[in-house]
Amino acid sequence: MATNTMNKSEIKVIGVLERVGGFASAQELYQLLQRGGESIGLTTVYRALQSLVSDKIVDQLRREDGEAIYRLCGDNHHHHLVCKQCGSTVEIEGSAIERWTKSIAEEHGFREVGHTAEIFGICPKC
Amino acid sequence: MATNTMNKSEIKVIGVLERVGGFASAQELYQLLQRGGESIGLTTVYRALQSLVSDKIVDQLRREDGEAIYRLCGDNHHHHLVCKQCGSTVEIEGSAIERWTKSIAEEHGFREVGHTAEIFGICPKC
DNA sequence: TTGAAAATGAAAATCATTTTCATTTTCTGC
DNA sequence: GCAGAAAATGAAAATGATTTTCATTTTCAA
Ligand SMILES: [Zn+2]
Ligand SMILES: [Zn+2]
Ligand SMILES: [Zn+2]
Ligand SMILES: [Zn+2]
Repeated sequence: MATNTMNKSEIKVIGVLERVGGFASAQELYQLLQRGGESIGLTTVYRALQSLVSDKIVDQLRREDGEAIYRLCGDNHHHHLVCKQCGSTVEIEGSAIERWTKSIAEEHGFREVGHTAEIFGICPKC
Repeated sequence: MATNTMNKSEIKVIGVLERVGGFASAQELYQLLQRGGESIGLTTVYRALQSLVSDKIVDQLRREDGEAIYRLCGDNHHHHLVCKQCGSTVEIEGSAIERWTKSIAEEHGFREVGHTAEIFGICPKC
């Protein structure tokens, strides 16, 4: 249930995730909190994130390099088109992929479904 | 081009990947090679995998816990539906996503386009 | 044969994440 | 308010995958 209380650290972490408005790693969130003058330890950031993930308030997934990244559930979800040469990025509205995900998952009886999708290539400038 | 030569270690790693027939981590592959009596160091396994990945002979992706896993690139391109609980994996035929990728990329003038897409959730058994 | 280039692997370094543990804060019943 | 229990906190140590260093060995072309 979501009957659990939320402690101070969890509130701070949610706050910074709101400001970020997308994905960020634990280390990044920790830095942002520090810079914002918040007094909070790295360990506590990790613990707050674990707790928020298991309460389904935050989504967790992985960067290419394996680092965990987090975002508030219900942030406006989108994907990216990235240039492998210059790194420039376009945000993609992906309703087609959202439907695809949902239908595949249903077809196989999966629940609590999430997904990742990135497109990469070489941009017109490069 | 794929004109590069392949060294002994890379051949050993390909061999064990063939035997495995699916995904395995670097550490697992190293263990398997050891048990199989092959003399090869962990560092070399990592290096061989890096090289094979960059030559597009091996696919790399991430377990839920962030560990990298590898498998031989099959001729048939597909995606995965993975259970975050038990790790069981379903291979997905993704013509819808292939079209989506292509149309988005064209729309933005990108070339040499690739993509990643994974769906994860909790399987019926779990 | 010989010297340069490539490959190898043990050990050390990195780096995200988790665990430990002693301290501090919050809560509960009186 | 007050004592003691429970929860939260964070510094430091531990963990574990991966990368880097570096000295040694192997390969290969001239
Ligand atoms: Zn570009
Ligand atoms: Zn999506
Ligand atoms: Zn499962
Ligand atoms: Zn595809």
